[in-house]
Amino acid sequence: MVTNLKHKDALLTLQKAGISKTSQRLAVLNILLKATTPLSVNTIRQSLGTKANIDKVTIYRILSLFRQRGIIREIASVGGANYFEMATLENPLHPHFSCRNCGAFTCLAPLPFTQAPELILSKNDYSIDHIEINISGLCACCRNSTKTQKTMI
Amino acid sequence: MVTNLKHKDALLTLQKAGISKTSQRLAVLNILLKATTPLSVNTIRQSLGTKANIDKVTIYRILSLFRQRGIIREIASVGGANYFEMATLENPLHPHFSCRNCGAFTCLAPLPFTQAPELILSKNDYSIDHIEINISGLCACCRNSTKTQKTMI
DNA sequence: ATAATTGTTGCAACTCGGTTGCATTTTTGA
DNA sequence: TCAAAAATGCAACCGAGTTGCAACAATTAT
Ligand SMILES: [Mn+2]
Ligand SMILES: [Mn+2]
Ligand SMILES: [Zn+2]
Ligand SMILES: [Zn+2]
Repeated sequence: MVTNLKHKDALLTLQKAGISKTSQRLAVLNILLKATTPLSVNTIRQSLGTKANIDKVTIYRILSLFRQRGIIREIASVGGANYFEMATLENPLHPHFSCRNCGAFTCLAPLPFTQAPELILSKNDYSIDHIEINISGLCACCRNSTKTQKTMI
Repeated sequence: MVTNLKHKDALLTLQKAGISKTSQRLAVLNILLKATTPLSVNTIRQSLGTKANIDKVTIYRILSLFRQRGIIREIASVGGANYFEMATLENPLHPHFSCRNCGAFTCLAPLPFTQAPELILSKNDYSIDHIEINISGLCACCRNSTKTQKTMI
């Protein structure tokens, strides 16, 4: 869903977030920028290929940093692996569809909640067996103890 | 959110699903029946305690069977562990809140989509940093190949 | 009643996603 | 250019979940 993005966007993203630019971070960011679906770490590693042989620990650390700075979103899956996608203004928060059979993740159009029922019913090319709505953040009892980490919806 | 449930409900649930009753399945089911939040496998194991020492593999197999038969729902989390809750008529599909700090899962009230924005804004005892809406099922290409497994929303 | 079959459990070993500690390399900034 | 700080790579580790197989329990056939 992220379109019309050029190579220079990766550098801009990093320096706007106040993150030092390294070849590894730029490589990972470029893959996320041109992706049209959320990516797992394994997919990112495969996309990097042998040309840029980045250690998996480095990838996890980069993704963790990007998520903390609000550059990317992290999406959970019942399969255990997490998925990542850009969290830009052009790519606002939206539902996802994951196939029970092949595990493929696809992005659904962002929509106001009031339009949700119609969208779900109109998606007759999917067979829906589970709708998951998870809201995460800080609960009341934890809110007072931790005063760090800004909200990044 | 499951209330007014007695010991006999576990047996009824099993025989209604056409599943043979064993002491292990009844023990796991009773824990899920009296739970007020989604439970992880570890929490279930701790609840079972030493009185009914069930192997973790057995618990996973029981939960997998229950999910296939539509007895329980499975909820993904970014932490890696999955959570389980009853999927009864009295406990319809609903959003969940998971705390970024302590990881606690709580059930939110089931609601039509049109009421979602108000609910989220009214929940000022939580600090929301992520709303996740995941729809899972079969994609178009997989729908034709696999004709098994009924829908269990 | 007994034997054969089927289904369920337990144990061990394993896979896979992700993390931690530490030494080495790279980036930054004076 | 050079030192301090940050980032990477490697190895070893951890936790969630799975697989294979033997032991056990419950059904069914003889
Ligand atoms: Mn998406
Ligand atoms: Mn719930
Ligand atoms: Zn598919
Ligand atoms: Zn909390």
